Amino acid sequence: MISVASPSRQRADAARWHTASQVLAQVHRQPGITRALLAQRLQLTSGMATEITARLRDLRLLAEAPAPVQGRGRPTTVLRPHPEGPVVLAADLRQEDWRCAVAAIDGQLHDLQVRQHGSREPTAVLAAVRRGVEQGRARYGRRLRAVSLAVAGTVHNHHLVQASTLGWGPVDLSVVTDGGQLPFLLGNDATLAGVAEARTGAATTATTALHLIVEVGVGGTVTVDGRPMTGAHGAAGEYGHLPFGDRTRRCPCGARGCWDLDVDGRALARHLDEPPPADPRRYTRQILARVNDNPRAQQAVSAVAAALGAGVAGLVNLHDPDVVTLGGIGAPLRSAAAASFDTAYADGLMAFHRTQPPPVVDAAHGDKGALYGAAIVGLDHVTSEGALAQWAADLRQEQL
Amino acid sequence: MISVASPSRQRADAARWHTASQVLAQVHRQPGITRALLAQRLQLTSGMATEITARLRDLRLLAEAPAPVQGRGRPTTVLRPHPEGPVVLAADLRQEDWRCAVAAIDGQLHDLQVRQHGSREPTAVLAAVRRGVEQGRARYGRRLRAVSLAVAGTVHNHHLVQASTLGWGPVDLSVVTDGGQLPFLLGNDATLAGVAEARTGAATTATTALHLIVEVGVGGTVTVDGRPMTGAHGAAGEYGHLPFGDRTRRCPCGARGCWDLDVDGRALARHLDEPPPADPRRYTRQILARVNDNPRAQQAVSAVAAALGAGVAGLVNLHDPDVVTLGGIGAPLRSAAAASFDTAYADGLMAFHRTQPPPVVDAAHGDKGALYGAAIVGLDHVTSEGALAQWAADLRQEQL
DNA sequence: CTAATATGCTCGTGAGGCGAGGATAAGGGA
DNA sequence: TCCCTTATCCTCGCCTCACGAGCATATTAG
Repeated sequence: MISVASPSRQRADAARWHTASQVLAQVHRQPGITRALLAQRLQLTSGMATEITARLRDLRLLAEAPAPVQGRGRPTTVLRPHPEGPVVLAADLRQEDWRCAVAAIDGQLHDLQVRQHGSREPTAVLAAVRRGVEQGRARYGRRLRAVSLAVAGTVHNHHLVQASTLGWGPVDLSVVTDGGQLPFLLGNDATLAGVAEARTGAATTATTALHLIVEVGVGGTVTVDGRPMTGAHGAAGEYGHLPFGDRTRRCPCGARGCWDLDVDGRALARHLDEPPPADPRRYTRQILARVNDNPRAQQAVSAVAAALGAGVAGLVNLHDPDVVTLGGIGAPLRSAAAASFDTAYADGLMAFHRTQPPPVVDAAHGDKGALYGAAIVGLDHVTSEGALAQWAADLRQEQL
Repeated sequence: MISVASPSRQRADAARWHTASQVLAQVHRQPGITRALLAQRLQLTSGMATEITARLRDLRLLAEAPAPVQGRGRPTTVLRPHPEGPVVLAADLRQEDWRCAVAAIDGQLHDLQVRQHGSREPTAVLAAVRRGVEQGRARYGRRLRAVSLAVAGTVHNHHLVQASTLGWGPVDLSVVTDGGQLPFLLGNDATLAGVAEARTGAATTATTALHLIVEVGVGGTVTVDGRPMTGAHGAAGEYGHLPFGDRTRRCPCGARGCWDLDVDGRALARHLDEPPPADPRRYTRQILARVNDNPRAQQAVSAVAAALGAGVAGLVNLHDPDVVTLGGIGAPLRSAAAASFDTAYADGLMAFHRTQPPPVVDAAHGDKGALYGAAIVGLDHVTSEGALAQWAADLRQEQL
């Protein structure tokens, strides 16, 4: 008999999974959290904690292990992912390589693989990623509940519309999911790196955080309570295409005066009267390496750091974040010309921000930020109320 | 005996008021909604609808009236604010006047008053507003549950830090609440106008909306599902202080190259080689009035409209909104030089946005947007779960 | 006047959270 | 070694509240 999804039934289901979802979110936020601490956090009575953990254990979502003793009193247990529990596959499609990993509900990455592109053709790259997904599916079977992909390009309505560093135009990336059975989540790499910083990185204490990442151009995101502002079609965060720069310069994106053109390797080359570099990132690192014994390089780096600082200040005026995290070559760029950056930053702030300007700190996740972020978003999906209900239903069916 | 707020009790209370809060939010969103439609929307069974409306009637939160018949079937009722229900006082502190009104939970404004400033001194203005609050308190007594104030200045940590159009520095505005008994909500006027557009204005269908208002400078906000991005300290939305302009110009805010300086009356005066106007808004309207028979005015307006369009394009790149709403003199400014605006807008968009650029529409609420927004925010507070519990407790005490 | 339609109301049922009380597992001190 | 203290876990009866079936009610269409 088919059970019709009546209004009331839906509500009851939602209520049933709500606490479970919250518990798993806590386990994700703080891997190795004890059951007692969890009960405090969520204001559960000990009876409820017993009931919920038992339920989640039966559902193969959590496992318990004795916690290391830390004083008097009955020892508690630590909550860990169940060895047969759900996992997500996270992948990050970058210019120079791609990487994938599997994450259980505590957010730890396993089976991390970094692979060079054989060819940069979309079909070849996507076939390789798809093989990675198929490997994950072979190894984890039904435990694999979602594929979450970070991509170094602009995402619009769940499609990649442009990845200039890869030289790609519009591409349907969902082909990596092996027949479309698995939920597929797609995000911009800078956005996802910002999520990772906000949730497990350098901005965990912030409610509103701004993450900016300089690679070829500038990307980033604002997160509020760990959730990114993705805009109407998921394309928000194109900070590099704010017209902070010279309006006479046209950007490859089609617009004019983009900030992008002032803060990456292309800008450095312009200041040094050199032709635009083929690989702006490597070029930037080369210039940064010789800053100390080359005054012209120092000057160029200072100019770029100042452009970065001034833009960051404008964005602080705009978003009023608790903290700004800098990723990619943004961090070394700032370090190499800290005074220029700081001056431009302070000078661009509205007066009332200057007494306590938001700190600008280096990102904590390095070049794995997007991968961590993809895992986080994937796990958010898997631990959502609806997906938990689905997991439970699948488990029941499997056990018949 | 004092009842200790145990974890369990808190959870039960929260659950009890959750549905009530949702119902009131629907009544607010769509005044005059019928009980039957509401039950559909919230997926309530008719039994639950009966129970909830009865409860809210007893709590003096809702009243029911026969609905106009619209076909077969038993007629339903429309849900209206209870004649003895809670209200909020909304006020808007502007450069040239201040206004206040009272709103019941359907969001309709009553007792709207517009008053000129006698003096612009903070103490005088705030005393006048405070008298308005006292009048509201005298008239509505305990029904008055919150005061929500919009102010044409920068708000930081619930304080006004600067209101350059009023010539004010840091001022504690909470003195208007008559002893601090009433909850006091403070917001930037452009932010609140954006909330009003998103909830009841020209952006009701959008999930992500960008509202920009040009008066003296540019303010605005991004709203997601009707909630504004306020930042860590409530100071977000200072769009005018993004460095879209000439870096050699210093802005009164302390920063350089602010967009502000390119899109208001000061910019028009600069283009016309006239001194900065004392009242940039009136000046702008004067210029706009003579656009048709004055080529130089037309040229200046075109330049300013282009600066506006280019900036809007950058912000669309950044935020990826469904729609952009223009308030203040932004709307007539665009109309007066539509071609310039459109060209600059299209030219500043990233290529993939150009196939379906977000529409730029005039704001629906005119110069009452901030007042409506303040009312909305106040009502959101009053219909929050905690405030409803408080209202019920007060009512019980009153009836003893 | 009757059938059709749409909505409101009553009430028995049941799931699940609540909390008190007791059980359990450690450390600390005499 | 024993017992007390501390901290946590578990059991179980209670009770609230949403659910939904069934019926009542109020209107229109024909």
